[in-house]
Amino acid sequence: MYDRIKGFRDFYPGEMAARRATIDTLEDTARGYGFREIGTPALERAEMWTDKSGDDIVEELYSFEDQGGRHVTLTPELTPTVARMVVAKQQELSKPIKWFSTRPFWRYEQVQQGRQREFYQTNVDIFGSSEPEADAEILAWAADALTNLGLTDEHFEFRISHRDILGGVLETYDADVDIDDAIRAVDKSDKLSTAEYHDLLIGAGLTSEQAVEFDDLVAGGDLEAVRAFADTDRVDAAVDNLQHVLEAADDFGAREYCTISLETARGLDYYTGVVFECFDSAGEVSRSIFGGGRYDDLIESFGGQPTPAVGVAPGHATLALLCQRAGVWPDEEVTTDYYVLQIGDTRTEAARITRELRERGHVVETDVAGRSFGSQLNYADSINAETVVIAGEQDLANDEVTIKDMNSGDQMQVPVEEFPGEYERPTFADFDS
RNA sequence: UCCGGGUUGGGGUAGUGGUUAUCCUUCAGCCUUGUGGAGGCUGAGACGCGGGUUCGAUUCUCGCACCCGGACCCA
Repeated sequence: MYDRIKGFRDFYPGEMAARRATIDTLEDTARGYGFREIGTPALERAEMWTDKSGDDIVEELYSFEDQGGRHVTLTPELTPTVARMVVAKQQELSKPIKWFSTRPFWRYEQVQQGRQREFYQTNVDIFGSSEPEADAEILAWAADALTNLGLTDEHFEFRISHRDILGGVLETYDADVDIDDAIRAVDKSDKLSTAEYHDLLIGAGLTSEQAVEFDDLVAGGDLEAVRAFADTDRVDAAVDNLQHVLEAADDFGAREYCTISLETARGLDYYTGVVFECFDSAGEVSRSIFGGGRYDDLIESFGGQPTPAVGVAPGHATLALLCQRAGVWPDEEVTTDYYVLQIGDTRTEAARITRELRERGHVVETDVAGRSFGSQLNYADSINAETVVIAGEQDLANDEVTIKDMNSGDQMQVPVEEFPGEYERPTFADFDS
């Protein structure tokens, strides 16, 4: 026996059926918005991460030197890859660029609830529009995807903010404030006591009075109060932008899921404007389910022309947790439309029926193991067959087959030429007259 | 990297410093080449790995691995 690699998961057919249904919902929703599916490599040059984040990040990458001496890594996220793709064909791609993809990513980090070393995300991005409608469309897709999964506003909320609001307010203080440190403190404030939070703010350069004042202002979430307090063009523009995004989201049907939450900072890296995180309303999934936002500078930093961008990337592990706790996770079972049961030398006729049912697009199994009647029925039960078609020697001797409804156990004999005959999806009920 | 709790057939469990490790379930076959979700019979299948203590370790002990939760981190 070989062990599974820590942090990597197997998905058996039942679990995979539920995942597949979930992925299909996310992707079908994206297709409805005109997002186009892209495919991307599992390996990229490690420099795509080390150049920006420093060599320390190698500790969290699955990186190695390939046979050609290239320093490569299994991709820990999609964004640099799509940025590379956009830059490579910048001139020929019509704007706005709207792409999605579902794929695994890999990070060498500590495994815990909702976090594996191999994890799956559906990335949805728009490049080439700085308009609030683009931000709002991302929010609308996310809201539609979650509601199409069966979730409601009782289950999730989007906490939305704008990067320039925190930064803009902080820069109005005269003190030598380390804005990155202060934003980091805000991002953590949920998990800290008030005193610890204030200590971090003071550590970032605020005075004790300023820390209290800043905390009150941010926690209040009153955009006009923030605007008045800062009274700078930068904060003015950020507040305007956030309000415009929310107005567009209202028209797009996503506003009801959004809560203004200035504590949402979403890390520090490439976000530049609106940022948001999806949270479990019941608070049972403590970490954020997923997040997204605007990253207008990234494409330029990859050597392209300045190109605004906004996107979101739900991770499937935390999404599954949310769905399970909300009671909307699909059944982890395989389903089967028909099992064609053979007894004796009935393969020819059984195969004919099987093929005709499959041509109609159904899921159909028949015996490939030479098993007994009882064993076949037992198997049909185990694969959740809806209907069993018994092609037995005795039935065929009378030019009949037996149709059995596995739910009720009812069965009856029907002429073999009528099965499947003209029926698109014949079941016991069609003959039970 | 750190903290806490775990690890006995595929799943769930009982138990013990000593001869054949308990029960339920599962799986396979048979009773049954004509009936699954009911029964009977037969079979398969486990003490996570390594070291130490001991005449003897699944049991005690140490280390490691893995699992679950959490901290840090979260591109």
